[in-house]
Amino acid sequence: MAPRSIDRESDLKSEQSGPQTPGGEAPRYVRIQRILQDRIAQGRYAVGSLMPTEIELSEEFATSRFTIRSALRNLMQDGYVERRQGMGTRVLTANPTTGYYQSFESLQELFQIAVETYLVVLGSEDVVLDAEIAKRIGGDDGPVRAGERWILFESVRWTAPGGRPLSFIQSYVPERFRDHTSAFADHNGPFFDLLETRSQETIIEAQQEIRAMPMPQHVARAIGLREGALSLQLTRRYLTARGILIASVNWHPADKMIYRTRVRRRQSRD
Amino acid sequence: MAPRSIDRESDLKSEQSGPQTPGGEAPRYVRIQRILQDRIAQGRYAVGSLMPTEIELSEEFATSRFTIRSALRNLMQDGYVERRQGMGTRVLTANPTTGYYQSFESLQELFQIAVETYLVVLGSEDVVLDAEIAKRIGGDDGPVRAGERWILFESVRWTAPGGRPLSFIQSYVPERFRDHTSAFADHNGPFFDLLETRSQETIIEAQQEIRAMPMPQHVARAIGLREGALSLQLTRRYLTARGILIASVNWHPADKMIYRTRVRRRQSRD
DNA sequence: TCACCATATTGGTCTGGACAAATATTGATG
DNA sequence: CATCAATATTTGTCCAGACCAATATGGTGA
Repeated sequence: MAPRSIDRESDLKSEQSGPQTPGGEAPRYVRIQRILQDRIAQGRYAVGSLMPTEIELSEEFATSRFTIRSALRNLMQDGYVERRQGMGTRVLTANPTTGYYQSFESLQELFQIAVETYLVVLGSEDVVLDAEIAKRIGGDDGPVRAGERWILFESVRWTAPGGRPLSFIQSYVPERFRDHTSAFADHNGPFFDLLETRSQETIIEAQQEIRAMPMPQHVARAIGLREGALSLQLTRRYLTARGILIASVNWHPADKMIYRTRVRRRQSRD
Repeated sequence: MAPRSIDRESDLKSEQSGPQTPGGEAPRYVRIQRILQDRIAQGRYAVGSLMPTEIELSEEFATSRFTIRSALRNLMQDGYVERRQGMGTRVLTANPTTGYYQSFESLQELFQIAVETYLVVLGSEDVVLDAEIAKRIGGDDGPVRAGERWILFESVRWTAPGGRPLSFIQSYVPERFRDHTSAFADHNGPFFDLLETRSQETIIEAQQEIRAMPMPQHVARAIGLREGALSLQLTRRYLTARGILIASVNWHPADKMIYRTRVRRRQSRD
């Protein structure tokens, strides 16, 4: 059996008193958890080594195995240690990555696609990709090659029927989804949503690129702006296990669009 | 006390056998957890209502309170229920958010701040915020008011000493951190990092806004472009428990900057 | 030497019980 | 009717003990 850090000194005042005297502060398993955490931080329990066993710890802290297990369970959930039956409790790291995260219920939420808007499909055509468009659709190292045939939809999103134009959208769909595109004309929500449902392929990843650029002529004309007007361009790719489900390029008038992100530190539970 | 869903039917084969017969499959608390999960999904335990108490469940499943608690703890960790001492176990949702997520080790990673670049501080001055700047710094409903005094740093980030300019940066720092700003001039990394370390305040949230806009004259001049050149403007706010740690506004030449995001679907644990 | 098996170790599951602490309910009181 | 105190309810913490399942170890035999 692998060597094990042995430690018998007691950091916890023994508190001769009855079973659950809280000592005025945190419960016992929390205090023990903190002590163990400190020992890991100070290197007393080296990263990669095995910690004392539950029995040893319960003897050291003069407590039950139950209480030690509660402390160790929290350490495990916080990413400090790994526990394996028959093997023991191994120290993984002294600085568990808390990090930051951003999470969403849906991709609509992520991409801040307003639901209360109206989509008008201008038309669609088959296109053969040139090198630039292929790169735009597939990303820098994507699987999309120049010369492939894709279906291009162009549409405009409005605040309301007869309201203000919000954005111009080009959507590129692989040929294998041709049968599913008939529903695009009547659809108001984002196409990726419709396509994910109808194709039965689950989106596992989404990518987005944001650029500032002047609006090309035919884009500007479609939403009633002059050529070269300032725009925020959002390129999005939706990937399934089988490849790209759909890619879109959105132009927003610069003065009407702000893209917002908010991330929080992952809670570290103590 | 609030009404409580009562349920006495047993879904678990009673397995007369000894204490820990695993029955060939998952441990008992896992099977009970799944049953409870199903009941929530089927609406038998309505969202918003209280589940049966631990005692009731332990009677129904003919098991100990310990086992029920293990099952309920998992349900809580998965976001199905909320538990409060003295109140009970309340059903939160039947569809805990699987959703999408994006996570980072550090905020540098999130904001794609290149490490291999060089920062030159042009200067700093005390400023009294006007309404527009206050809103820019604090956000739409932020705690920052016009008339407050902040410290403004202006700097330029370069590819290399004597290389190409990458971006122009304005950093707004609250007056209470004045003592820590002396180190800004010699610092090459992002200021929020330095400030977080020195001020001992932990960043709990970061916000970012992306706009496309023409470059103001003095910004353009600082990085050698003509006034009105297209730029991608990134406004970032770093928040601690005590308020805003630092806010910055970054201007990037439009043709040199693409902001990329990638998110993955969250793995669903079961 | 290598493969295999018995054995010890160690965390995983579970019982049954006890008291503490937080919350809700009820009843008394003004 | 409103307020406060007493009481009941419910989850939180903790104990002592038991057996199970997974892993590591050491010895045995081919």
